[in-house]
Amino acid sequence: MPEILEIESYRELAARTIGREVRAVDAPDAWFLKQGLDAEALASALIGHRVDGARRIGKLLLVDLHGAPTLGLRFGMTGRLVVDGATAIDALAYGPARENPAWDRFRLVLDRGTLVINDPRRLGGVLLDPDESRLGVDAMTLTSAQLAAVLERSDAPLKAKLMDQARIAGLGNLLTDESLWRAGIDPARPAGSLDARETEVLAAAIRETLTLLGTRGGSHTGDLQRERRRGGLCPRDGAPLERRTVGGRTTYSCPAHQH
DNA sequence: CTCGACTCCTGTTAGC
DNA sequence: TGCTAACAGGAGTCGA
Repeated sequence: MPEILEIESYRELAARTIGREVRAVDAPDAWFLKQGLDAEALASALIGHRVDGARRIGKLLLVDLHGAPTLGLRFGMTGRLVVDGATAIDALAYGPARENPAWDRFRLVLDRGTLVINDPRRLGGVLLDPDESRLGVDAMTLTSAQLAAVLERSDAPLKAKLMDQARIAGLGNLLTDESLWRAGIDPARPAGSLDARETEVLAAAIRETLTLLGTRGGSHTGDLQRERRRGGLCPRDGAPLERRTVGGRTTYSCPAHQH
């Protein structure tokens, strides 16, 4: 599913539209428009304005327009960005193999080309002038000091804290499981129970995971991912992986080396 | 404020 | 073979 790595590639794709002017807004799915937005309000806010830039905070893609409110795009679990008919990534874990035009939930018609969100399961959405202050520090620039501040004095499961977008923006279920597996830390540990050394190991594992999986092509390319199924074995030591619900999410971890 | 439970969505897949 | 029910997770809401 789209996590920070996929959204980063969406950002690069969206940057192709810089300098183009919005000519029309096609929002056939009212449910996809969030925070009381409707198609008319969106059209009147955006039409006639040029794209100034494409930014990203965590899993939120921001399209800045000249003289207009910033457009916020969220992709949920199965959303893809399509610019001028091209996608940024070929495969999405848990997503359908092929695209169906019926799943186009939002479309910007530009003076040259189009920007489209295709989302089968409709868990993404479109925002106008989103509150960027609600998102925590971006996972790509997370330092161990920032991680320590997020985790300290919390009894919540470590995994829940790592996935809390208000504290750390960008990590989803797959990247979190992969990072914890690499760090050798149990996802269910109380967040505040990590000592300084473990916090540094985890911060390094998150950095390493983002860098490595970024070059491999996405959040679904982790070593743990291949065994992320019932009966899967730990790629590191061959132990049967444990499957649990932690922080409300299906979680795979290795009881032999994650403590 | 913190935390967990619940809810939304629908294509895919496991199982009868 | 054909059907049903469970499953997947990002994000918002609500109540203790």
